[in-house]
Amino acid sequence: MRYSKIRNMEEFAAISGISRPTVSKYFNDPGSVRASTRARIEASLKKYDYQPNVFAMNQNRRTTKNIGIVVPNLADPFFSEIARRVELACIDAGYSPILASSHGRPEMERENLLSLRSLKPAGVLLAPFGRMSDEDAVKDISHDFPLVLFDANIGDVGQAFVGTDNAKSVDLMVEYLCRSGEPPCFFEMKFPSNPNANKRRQAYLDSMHRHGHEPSIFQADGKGWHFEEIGKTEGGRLLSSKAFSTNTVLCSNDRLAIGMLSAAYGLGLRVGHSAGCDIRVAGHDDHPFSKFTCPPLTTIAQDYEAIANRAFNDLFEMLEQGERLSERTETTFEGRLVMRNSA
Amino acid sequence: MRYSKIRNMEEFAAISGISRPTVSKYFNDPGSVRASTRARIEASLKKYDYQPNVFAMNQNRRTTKNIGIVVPNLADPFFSEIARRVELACIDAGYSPILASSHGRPEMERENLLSLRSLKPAGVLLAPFGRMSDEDAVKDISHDFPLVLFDANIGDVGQAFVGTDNAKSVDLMVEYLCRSGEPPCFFEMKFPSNPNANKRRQAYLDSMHRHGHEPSIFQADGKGWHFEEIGKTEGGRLLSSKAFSTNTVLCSNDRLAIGMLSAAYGLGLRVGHSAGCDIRVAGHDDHPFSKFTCPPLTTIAQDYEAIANRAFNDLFEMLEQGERLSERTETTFEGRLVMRNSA
DNA sequence: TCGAAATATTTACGCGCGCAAATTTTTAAT
DNA sequence: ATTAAAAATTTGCGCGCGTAAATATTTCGA
Repeated sequence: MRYSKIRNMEEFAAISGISRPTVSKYFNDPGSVRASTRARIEASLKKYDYQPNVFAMNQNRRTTKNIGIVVPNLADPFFSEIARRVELACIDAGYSPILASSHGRPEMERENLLSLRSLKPAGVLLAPFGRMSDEDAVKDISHDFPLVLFDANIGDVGQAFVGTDNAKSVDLMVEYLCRSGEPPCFFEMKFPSNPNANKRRQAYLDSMHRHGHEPSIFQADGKGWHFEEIGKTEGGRLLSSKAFSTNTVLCSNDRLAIGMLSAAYGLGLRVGHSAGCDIRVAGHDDHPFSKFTCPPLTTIAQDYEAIANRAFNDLFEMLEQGERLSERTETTFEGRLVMRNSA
Repeated sequence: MRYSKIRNMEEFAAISGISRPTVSKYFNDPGSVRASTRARIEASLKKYDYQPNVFAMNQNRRTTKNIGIVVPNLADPFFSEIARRVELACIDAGYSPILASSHGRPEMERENLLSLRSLKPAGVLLAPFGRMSDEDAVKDISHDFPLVLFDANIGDVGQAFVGTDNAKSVDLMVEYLCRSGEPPCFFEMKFPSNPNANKRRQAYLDSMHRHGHEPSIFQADGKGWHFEEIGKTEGGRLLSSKAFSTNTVLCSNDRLAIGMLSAAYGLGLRVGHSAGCDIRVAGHDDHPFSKFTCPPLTTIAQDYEAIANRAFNDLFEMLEQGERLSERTETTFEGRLVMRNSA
């Protein structure tokens, strides 16, 4: 009975010997009907595979079960990984995630938010570009729907933010590097596409001062999301001209570090902390590929799982209560030092 | 006038001095109304930022402007890259792409297809798991909506298939490797998660015979999508036990190759084609990361752009004509040999 | 200038379901 | 067995728009 002739809830209710409003209740919340009726509905559901019309459901409904998830760039494995976990959290809670990538273009973030609006989402989970984001667009969304930011924060927009404590994580890394060798230089992009970069720079400065070392920052030209390319080109330039003031480089993120490792390899430099090595390279994020670089990359692991779950839960609370959080919350998780062979 | 009080098309039509059906026509196809009316509508659209209710639109409509895009795993940069291009092709043509990743789980592909159905898509673009896919689910979709497969083919399901010509691309690589050094061994997974793997193995066998060499295949245990991990572990085992019969390894895909490069590095083996190197490693796909491996990976580049555009166009034709293609088409593009330093 | 063709309007119905109020039935507690 | 509470049913309206047919209006060529 795969191709059932059931055309609508009316018919399905009739053939199941149950009233339509009750069936409607069932689909809105299976737990809201008596166990015996639920059983009858589900039995009949197996015989005739009917499913309600989503558009008809959502049209006249106060709130849908849709949750918008917007990330700046799915081509970046960091976001692909965290988006995956957020998505699964939504599904587990019975919501329909709608994933949208802005493909690295802030104006597309705006478009994504606009078209999300027309889907009347129950709530929105947004990893914004940061100051590249169209703040008005984000505020508009936040005005109409519960909004939780993750990864990157924007002032006081949205009802909650969830991310990583850059200050602590960078300090963790700086402390380790200083303890185990020469103090690190800091390598980043001149015009970073992510606000965490600025926090990490500041954290580096603070941490270096705290440890009594002179900080030394190197900024690569180049814009966009080709971090590895930039890390390779600009990092390679710095390496070959021996511009770094110490033999240790802390990169603002793993993707830059991956590029730099590639450049170092090309220059015949030996990367690592063992005897005979020319340079140490460290990153931040524990990018999915960092285990497989040559040498494997020492980095700070972000707690993907915790961030994703917490972001969803913050949103979920609002959905359950039917109201915004009483005050904006900011949650940051601590990074974890992952020691591999690159530093 | 950001927060307009326009509640529906009725109000918008009234305030614009135009009848509702005409406004409706405009939203369905702006070109279907007289230029002067179009101008009036668009002028009024700027004053009161009204947009029609998507659910009400789609509910009573024969076909929506939604296009479902389903890929097996967005965490794999190959799919993230090709999905991105498909998505953009849809947007450019005025459709609303709805991207869903099956996160490496075939049963989730089935769920994705099921929930897609409820969105009444105009058509579906599917990169299937292959024989891991629930063929019935795919056929069901294809029964109700125009369906184009890409990357991986399934028998005669759907109205079109678009992918890469594995036979040619592998032959290209084998020919190059034989010409420039020892003939390649073939390294792959015992239970590949993608049907292209089988075609590549066969292509390797054919090609080796054609060139008069004895083929030699090595299959790694391990399932799932952690290709780099498997490549590193199993590839490393083979390398350290000197199991490969020649000094050249052709990997079934770049992700395996990346793992193997990592293993080789760990073992202190020098990878490349120059004098003093211990082994050559090549891959397939031109994974976004392959430029940055150590050494950079010699591989076959798939024509992402061509595949994505062709897949969309095949679907688009059906949408325009309002009927299925007269007969199923299979389009394959040739891969391009990308010579870097690993082989 | 006139008439046919193109376009716009009016009118009216229906899509499939949410939702609320009033009523009836079932369940569970006394 | 009685009764109150819980759950199901009946009834009926409305959401915002698609769409079709009939009618009115505009446009444009001859």
